[in-house]
Parts: sequence; C-alpha cells; structure tokens
Amino acid sequence: MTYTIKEVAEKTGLSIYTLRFYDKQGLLPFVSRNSSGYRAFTTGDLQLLKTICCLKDTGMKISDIRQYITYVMQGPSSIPERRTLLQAHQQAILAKQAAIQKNLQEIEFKLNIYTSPEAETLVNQELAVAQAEKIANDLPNPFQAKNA
Amino acid sequence: MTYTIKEVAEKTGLSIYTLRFYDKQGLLPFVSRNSSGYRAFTTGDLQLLKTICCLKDTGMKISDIRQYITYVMQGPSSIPERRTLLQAHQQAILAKQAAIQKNLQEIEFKLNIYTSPEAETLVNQELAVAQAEKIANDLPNPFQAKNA
DNA sequence: CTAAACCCTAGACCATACTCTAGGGCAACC
DNA sequence: GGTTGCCCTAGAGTATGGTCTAGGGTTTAG
Repeated sequence: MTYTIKEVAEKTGLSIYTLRFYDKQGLLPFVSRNSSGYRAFTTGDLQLLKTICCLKDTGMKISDIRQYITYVMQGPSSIPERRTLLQAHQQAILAKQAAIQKNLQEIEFKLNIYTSPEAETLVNQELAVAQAEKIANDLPNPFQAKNA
Repeated sequence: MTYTIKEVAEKTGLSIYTLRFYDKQGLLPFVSRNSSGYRAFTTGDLQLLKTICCLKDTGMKISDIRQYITYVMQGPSSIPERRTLLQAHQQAILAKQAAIQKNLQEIEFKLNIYTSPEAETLVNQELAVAQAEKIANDLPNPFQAKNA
C-alpha cells in the first residue's frame, strides 16, 4: 500500500503544490516513483514527512531541512551530524520561545491598560505627553486633531 | 532632544533601510520631520516603535501592525478596536506557542534516539523497515547502498 | 568653501516559500 | 475509444519583508 500525492496532501495539510515544491527542493529524496513516474509515498515516507513538517513549523529553513534529510539518507554514519543539527535547532527554538514569552507579556500589559476602566484617561495622558514632546521640539503634531 | 534615523537603528537593532521601509508601509505616521525633511524621533516615538517590534517579533503582519498604529493615531476612541486586535493576536501567539511546544517534544524525542547508546541500532532498524517497505511495493530503493 | 558624513526619495532588486499555468501522459469507467 | 480525473515537469507568478542603488540635499569640521 502506497499513497498518492493527493492523499498525502490531505493527510498532512500541505498542498500538492507544496509537496512537489519540497521534492524539487530536495526534501523528499526518499519518495520513490512507480512505473508511471508517479510519486508513491510509503508509510515510512509519511513518517519522515512528518519530521519535515515538524522542523518547518518550528522555523527551520528549507536548506537546513534538506541538510538533515541528506544526513538521514546517508544512514547511521551521520548520526553525530544529525544530533548536532537538531541540538542547534532546539536551542534556536528555545531562544525564540523565550523572546516570544517576553513580548507576550508586553502585549498583556497593553491589554490590561485597554481593558481597565481608566483606559481612556491613561491613553489620553500618553497622547498628551507625546504631543507635548512634538511641540517642545518644534515639530508638527502628527496626531489627529481632536475637534470638539 | 530627538533622535536621527541612524541613532534609532542602533537603539532598536533595525536597519536604517527597515525603518524607512516601515515608514513607507505606513507604520510610522507618528514620526515628524524637522525643517530639513529629516525624520526626528522623539522618546515617545521610540516607545511606539518598540511596540511595533513587539508585534512584529511575535509574527504580526505589517498590514495588521499598520491597522493597530492607525487606531493609535485616532486617539482614545479606538480603544475597543485596539483591544480586539491585540486579543486576537494574543490568542494567535498562544496557539503558535502550543504548536511549537509539541514540535519541540518531537525533536527532543529524536534527539534522545540520536544520543542513546543504541542510536546506531535503532537508526539501522528504521532504515531496514523503510527499505523493506519500498521493496514490498515494487519500488526502487532510494536509500544509499551500503558497501561493505 | 569644500569634504565627509549624514539625510532624503523613488524605485530596482533579493530571498524565501510557496502557488499556479501550460502542456502533456496515465488510468478507469462507460 | 473517449471523457474524466488524476499524475507529471518546467517555469512563470505572487506575497512578504526587507535591502540596496542612484541621484540629490544638509550639516559640520577643517
């Protein structure tokens, strides 16, 4: 039993275009062709494709995924290289997660302001300070004029 | 006291090109120009720019950041819209964080295999299964021939 | 007053990751 | 045996987010 490209697209959520694009980019050297030249995905292929999606969804570039897949195609001799590559990626993900966490807190802080009962007062204060700063520096006021 | 574009680039880590690009994209309507037509960034502008970076670094698209900034320029009347926009973004970030967390676990699982003393055995087993599957389906074996 | 070091705009160019079109072959049913 | 639906490749096109160049003005120190 093998799967057609259409079936794999449905299973993975990737488009047929994307699957063919990945193949062109050298991400799918493990997918064999049948006698008609059609791609025939085995369940093992699906497993590897899942790994590719995992790397892609965590922000790995196609060129690096290709490197990883190349290692896999080389067999067990490339285990140290695979480990190095994945560890580097793991560190990159952790760093990004931490950065996002910090930014998330900033956003929560903003949301707290916007949700508070004094939201309007606080926002007006900020605006007044910003406008005063423009004037103090002899600059045009870019904020919307408030017509009474 | 205002800052030149170069100083802001140094402070934010964005390139001068990127700052001008953001301005072109309508992300910096709050930055005024001095009498020579040069951008003059106030400290309030830096604060807003920091918010822009926060949104960008958490994956918000430029068009959505522009929408947010447009709301800010409108003053306190747009507080409900700002809140809606930021809440949606917050949810998007949380969902992405959760997805990354799952993928991270997959990567850790792979790394455990590659780090274990039986790594070679396990990888060889996987490879053997994959190759058997190709043969069982009358497909060419795409894996590297192992020369003894 | 001039050279170095800035600033500006418009618009071309680039990288990444798709997405689609054109042109053509294979498979399965009526 | 023809129509429908799926498969293929090559290559053009798109979206996003920058990055850089050309041509030209400003500011500052010698």
